[in-house]
Amino acid sequence: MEMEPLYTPLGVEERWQRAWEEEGLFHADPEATGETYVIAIPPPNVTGALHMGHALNGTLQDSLIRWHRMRGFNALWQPGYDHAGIATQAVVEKELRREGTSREELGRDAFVARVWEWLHEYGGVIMGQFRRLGCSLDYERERFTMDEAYVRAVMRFFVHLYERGWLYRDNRIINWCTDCRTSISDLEVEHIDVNDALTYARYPLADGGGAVTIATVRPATILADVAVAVHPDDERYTALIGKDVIVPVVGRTVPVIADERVEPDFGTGVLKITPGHDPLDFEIGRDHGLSELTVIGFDGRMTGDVPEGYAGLTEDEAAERVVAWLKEHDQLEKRESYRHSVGHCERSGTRIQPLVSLQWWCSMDAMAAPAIEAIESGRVTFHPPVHGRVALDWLKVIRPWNVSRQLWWGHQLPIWYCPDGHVTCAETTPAACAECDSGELERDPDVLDTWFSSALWPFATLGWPDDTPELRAFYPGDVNSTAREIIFLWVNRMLMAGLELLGDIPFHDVIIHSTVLAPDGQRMSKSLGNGVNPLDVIEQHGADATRYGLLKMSSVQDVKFSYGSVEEGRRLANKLWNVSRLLLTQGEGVTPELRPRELEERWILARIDATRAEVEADFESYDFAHAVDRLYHLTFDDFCDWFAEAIKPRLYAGDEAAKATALAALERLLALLHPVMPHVTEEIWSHLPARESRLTIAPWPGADASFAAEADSLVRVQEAAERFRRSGVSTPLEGDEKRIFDAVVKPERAKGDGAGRLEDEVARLEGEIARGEKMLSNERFVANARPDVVQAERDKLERYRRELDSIRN
RNA sequence: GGGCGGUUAGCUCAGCUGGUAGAGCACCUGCUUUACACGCAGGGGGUCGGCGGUUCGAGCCCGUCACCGCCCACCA
Repeated sequence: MEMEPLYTPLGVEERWQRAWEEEGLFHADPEATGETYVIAIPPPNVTGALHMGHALNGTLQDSLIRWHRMRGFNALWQPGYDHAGIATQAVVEKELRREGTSREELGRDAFVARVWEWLHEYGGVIMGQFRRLGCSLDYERERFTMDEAYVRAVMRFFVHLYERGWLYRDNRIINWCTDCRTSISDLEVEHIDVNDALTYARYPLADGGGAVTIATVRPATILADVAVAVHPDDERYTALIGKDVIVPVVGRTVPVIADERVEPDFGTGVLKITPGHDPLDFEIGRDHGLSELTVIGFDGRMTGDVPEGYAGLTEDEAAERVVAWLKEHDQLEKRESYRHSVGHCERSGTRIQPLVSLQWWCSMDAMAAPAIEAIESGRVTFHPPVHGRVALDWLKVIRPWNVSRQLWWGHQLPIWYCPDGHVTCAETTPAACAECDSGELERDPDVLDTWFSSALWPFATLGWPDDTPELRAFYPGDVNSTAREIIFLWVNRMLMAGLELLGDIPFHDVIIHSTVLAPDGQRMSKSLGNGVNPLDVIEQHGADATRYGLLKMSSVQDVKFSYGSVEEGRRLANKLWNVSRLLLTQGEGVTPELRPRELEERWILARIDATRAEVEADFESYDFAHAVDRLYHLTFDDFCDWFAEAIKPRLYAGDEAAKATALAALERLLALLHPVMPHVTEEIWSHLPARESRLTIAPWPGADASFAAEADSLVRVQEAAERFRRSGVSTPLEGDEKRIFDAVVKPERAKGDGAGRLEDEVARLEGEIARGEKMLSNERFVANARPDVVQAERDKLERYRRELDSIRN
């Protein structure tokens, strides 16, 4: 046998990854028999590389897929990529900048061609990294959200929504990122605490009767003020309502209005109203019919109708100038430091510039209703459930979705305008305006939010809107496993899109996996340099160990990345490897076959079956950490330390039945471990005699209750061994029990010094007895505790007394 | 500002419907002639974040406080 004592995953793993794929074992055939089991992978960013979150989620999904495949399901794990509009465009633009040019210089068509070029060269590496992790994705079915067929699906979705009347164009305030040069949705805005200055400025009353003081953190926007507002019940200011004030710097006369959204307790209780540059002001402005002045442009610089010297300044420069003006005119009451939460673009980190802009919006209420029903009825279940409640809360107060982005990379809106301003929405380029028949059509330059196309992922990958065998066979799917931060962005929208377009939920279970933090407990980040690259971990410890470790540390909450867990997985792989060496070497030429004759054989088969049932329950409830923990202890404690030790004498004596049974038991153990550690188990499997087929497609061990009664049959021997090792006291054993005891317990391995051991044991038992007696002499305990609990105490006390007697005699 | 989660051995974490606190690592002790020293056996180590309550009995239930983290949010 060419198996080395130290298992080295490197090489072995890559070999099996290639073999499985070449043999087509991951390919799901829509015509195949068997119940389907479908997971669509959260499509990674096409420019991205494997990070720890991908690795955890990949492992978790692969374990489920492999488990179901072994159980005979027609299992499809759908791979593919997301075009990730902003991120991808940013990467290529950065490259252009390095070359001293820009996308504007290139022009739209050339730029898009350039992005494709870039992707062909550098993009799409992550599926190869998922292969390295051992993921059994159906790689032949790789899809990309920019595939021609997928684009058709996106166009169909848009036209569908347009025809429903849910898509509309409106000039509203949006989150503008001056760095990405596009609007972004509320969900892509991250609120971060920043230190600002709160500026108190006096606005003189137009009638000369004094002034009101407002507080603002953005003095530059004073130039766009169109009103000043107070709370209608704020008695300090009721007399002012309806009067006019004069806006500093620009000298504009604006009214004092009353609105309940003004917070009397903040600042002075007077709010300046700038509908063009603040979301709340925008709402108030619309309700009061105020004009929406703009003084900050899409580049973040002062623009439009501003006083001499302001045009072209940054907002901060303009703010300084405004404050200087206030000071000079004695209208600056004070400035104080102020810490508050401000929206930032989560991608670029730039402070969001709220701007009024003409954008496409999608009204979501009608689509949200069925999704709400699906979650409330339990047809869709979140794991852990808390995320379902959060998802529900969001759906119930859903707001219109700004779907247009001012980018070039993505799905261009299927919207055309004619010179008369008519709008035509069509899946393909129309010949003429739908309303006036004009042939001079101009397409809307904007592209769709990336998440607009992601919403279709579970069925556009299967060929929708065409009626394909894949769509018929594999929709609806079963599970979606996702990071917490994209529940709203992605999961909820898939639910809504699936229900709207196909009338059914895309999956019935949503797993929200842990966030993997750096070992120091902070988020992994490039700037902190505390990231752990899963590929490095795989190179060092193997994919199986990495998978085991990730599942072991997975939890319902955030987890710190733990090398210890990976190490544990590595030791498990090595242990399995070595016990297999023993059995394969001893069992050379023997066909694996269950011929259990002895106690320990019936016992290990019972233990394997019991663990099978527990692991199944763990997988069913997506409790991966407990599943791998059970497998670890089954392998180390039960299989290696007890079973293998117990049968050794019989193996060495050439007992054929023992060898055949041990190999058959090993087969079952390998099968149970395979979903978690596919490589080492497949490798060992291939060494089994006359092995033609792959473990990957071998059947999952069926329930086998034939030895269930034996599950506890070794307990007496184990207790005797523990007692002997601890105290040196032998328990009288006979027959099988004595044989196993002698095989497993080596007297020379017992603890040293006999007298000391006995004294310790006596003290321990006396302590236990004292505790038991005290408890049982408590009348209230005996009267109130559950009878079985009281009885258990009595039994234990009895046992301790017997053991103490046997030592003393 | 609202909501959610966490705080258990030196480290990373389990602890089910309340019934004598567990695992892995690390540490200590003892064990190599034929699976594995990446091993086997044993051991030390915890007032379960603080305080109060319910209960015969609380890591677990209730209240409160303190940190840590996450999500949501239009107090300028």
